Amino acid sequence: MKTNFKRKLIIVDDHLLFSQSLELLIKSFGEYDVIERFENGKVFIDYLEENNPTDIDLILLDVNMPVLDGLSTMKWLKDNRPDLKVIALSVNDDEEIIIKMITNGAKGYLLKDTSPEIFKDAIECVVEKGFYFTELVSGMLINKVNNDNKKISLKEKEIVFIKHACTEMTYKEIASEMCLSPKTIDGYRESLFDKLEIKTRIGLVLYAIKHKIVFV
Amino acid sequence: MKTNFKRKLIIVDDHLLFSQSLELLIKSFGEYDVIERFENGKVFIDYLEENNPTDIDLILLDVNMPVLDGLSTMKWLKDNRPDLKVIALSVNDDEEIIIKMITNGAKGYLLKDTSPEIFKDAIECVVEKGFYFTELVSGMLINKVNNDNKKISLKEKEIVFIKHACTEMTYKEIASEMCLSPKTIDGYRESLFDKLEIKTRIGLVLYAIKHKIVFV
DNA sequence: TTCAGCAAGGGGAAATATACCCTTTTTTGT
DNA sequence: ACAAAAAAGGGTATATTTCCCCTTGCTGAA
Repeated sequence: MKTNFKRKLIIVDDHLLFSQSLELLIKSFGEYDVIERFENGKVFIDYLEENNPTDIDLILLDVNMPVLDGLSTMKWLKDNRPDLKVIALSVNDDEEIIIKMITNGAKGYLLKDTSPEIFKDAIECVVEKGFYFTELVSGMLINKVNNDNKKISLKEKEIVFIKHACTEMTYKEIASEMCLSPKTIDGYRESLFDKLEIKTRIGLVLYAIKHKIVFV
Repeated sequence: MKTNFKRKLIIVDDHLLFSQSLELLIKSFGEYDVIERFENGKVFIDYLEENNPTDIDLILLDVNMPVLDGLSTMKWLKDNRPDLKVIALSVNDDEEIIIKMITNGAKGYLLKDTSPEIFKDAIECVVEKGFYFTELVSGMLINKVNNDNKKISLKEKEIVFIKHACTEMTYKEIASEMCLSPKTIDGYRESLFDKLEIKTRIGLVLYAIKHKIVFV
């Protein structure tokens, strides 16, 4: 007669092999039930909107998913269901994305190479105390607040220009493509070189790829 | 009294959460036992060399791992234990790596978003019939043999030059870095532009990143 | 053995493209 | 109405791209 007191979990992950396996692992802990699984943020949000469930104890949210990814899902949750507790799961330790998930309300961020023991701790901790941050994550948070003053923000036109700069077009061609004078383009270029502390178009391309402005 | 006839599997994957969960899933199929789990190719090979096991029915090998990755492990197996059957598991469908895993002896290649049902089929199929290829993989094999004639091969010097070209150095600087005349560098550049069908240094950078000659 | 052929390394020169600096006009927000 | 951006222009110095030619050394076939 103890089954009614199990915590209710939801898994959102496109790797079916993983999510279905993880369900078994979580159930083996004995204290949790996986009540639903979804393969991307879209179908998960659809479910939330249709059913408006109020008895969910924890969401395990994958970061890299097709259709609607973890970050977009997290942003939606922040606006629409801030009551739901989320632990983000991911294979990558990219600082940018970790910070964004946390600032959008994730209560924890675990890498998929975490041991099951720590995983169990994290689930318990978030359900009971409300959050769980590994050293990796807290380190990044500290690093972030220290460097936050020198943040770089790019305007929409600049982004468009950068994308074109990552092709074999000349600046002249880019100018006509964007319906601007080559001199304006030159202005964009110069201000970006300045902002991003680079000296050549090659540097711009490398920056764009590193910061996922363009994809290769 | 049926436990002795279960097939013996080994999982090699650095994502502990995944491998431990997957073990539960596989056991739930009823016909298989996961006799060992390893978190990278190195410790797996160490185990093989020490124990020389002969009763392994199947290896589930992750492609992206630290220390020694799936491809290197596969190459070792091809040379040292070609009797072992391997299904490669990965999140990415990069043609290059799939082809290499297959040509190095993997009997199957599954993406981690495969459904557990197909996964079960694949395991059975490889254990019984010796191989299992999804449409994705066979499509790539066909595509490969068709395009194999127009393969591009780069010389060592060219690779070095490309790596330098993916920095903010000028060609002159690259020349002095490589202890060659700027004119020789210019020759490399021109022949590469020709071979790779590109027209600018930007194109070279994009090519290099796409083909993993440099990393960002 | 000799010689054609080819690849690697280097050269001249001209046409474009990039990068930098500084000024002027146009638009915009308040 | 006015200051701040955004857009555009002038001028100049390098860097890059393109084309065509030269040497040297090696290799394979006659």
